[in-house]
Amino acid sequence: MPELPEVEVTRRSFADRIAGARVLGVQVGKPLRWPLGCAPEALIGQNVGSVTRRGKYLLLHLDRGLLLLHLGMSGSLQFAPALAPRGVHDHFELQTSRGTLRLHDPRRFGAVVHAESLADPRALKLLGGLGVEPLEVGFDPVMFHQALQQRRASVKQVLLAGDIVVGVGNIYASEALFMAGLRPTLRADRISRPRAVRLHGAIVAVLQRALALGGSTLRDFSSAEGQTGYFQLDAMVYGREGQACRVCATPIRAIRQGQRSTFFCPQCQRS
DNA sequence: AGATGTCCCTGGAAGC
DNA sequence: TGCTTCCAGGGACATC
Repeated sequence: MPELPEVEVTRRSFADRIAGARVLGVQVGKPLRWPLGCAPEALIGQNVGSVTRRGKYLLLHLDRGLLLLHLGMSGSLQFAPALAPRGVHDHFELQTSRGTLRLHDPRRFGAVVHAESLADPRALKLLGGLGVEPLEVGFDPVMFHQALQQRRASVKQVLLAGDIVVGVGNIYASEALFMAGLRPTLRADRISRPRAVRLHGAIVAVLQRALALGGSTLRDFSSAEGQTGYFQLDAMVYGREGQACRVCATPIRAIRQGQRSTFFCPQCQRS
């Protein structure tokens, strides 16, 4: 499922190619998570500028306003001069002078939302509560520790909440906690500063590594060019219940936290 | 206000 | 074989 690395890989795969394109047509399939928020025809004739990312949202900057794209858990984007005819799971399509951008999303947890600007209430609702970007300088170890001190929920759930740091989804939360040697059930406010610093480093390292490898293909991820990622070859704990820990050979355990599966090594993650 | 539970959706796997 | 049930998960929202 697309987490920050996958979304960033997707962005990089088409941002330069779509920049400067003019919107020629819009096709809409079944409803996605939220309504588009404008008439599809209102987008026609506008030019696409830059494509940026905030957390797991892609921001397509247009002449007037922007499109917020979210891939949900099963979404992927394609961008090519010519695409095959739309399939049953292709729910949004932006036809431009440089090619067609298409959202393929079988489970329809994804979204395409139009906002007039970043100050638009619709944009603020989606982006306003997001935490800092983990791969930017604003993600500071000491501030991270201070933020964790304010929270009594388990560290895994605090990471997933995304209001301290964005982009860490279910896969990379388990992986980062393994790398940091921390038990996922540990209360966030009980994490010492050295451990918080370690977790900070682990989050950055896990995300950067996944990004360098082209994202995860644990489900059905591929970039807008159709390239698949390789992170799955690398997972230390995610999806490995009962298998031997790659470090100490102890069987990996699976638990549920907040309706989500969590994987950890009971030996390597003792604190 | 922070923590927790619910819901949205479909395809694939598991169970009977 | 063919049905039903369960599960995956991001994140807004409701509830405590």
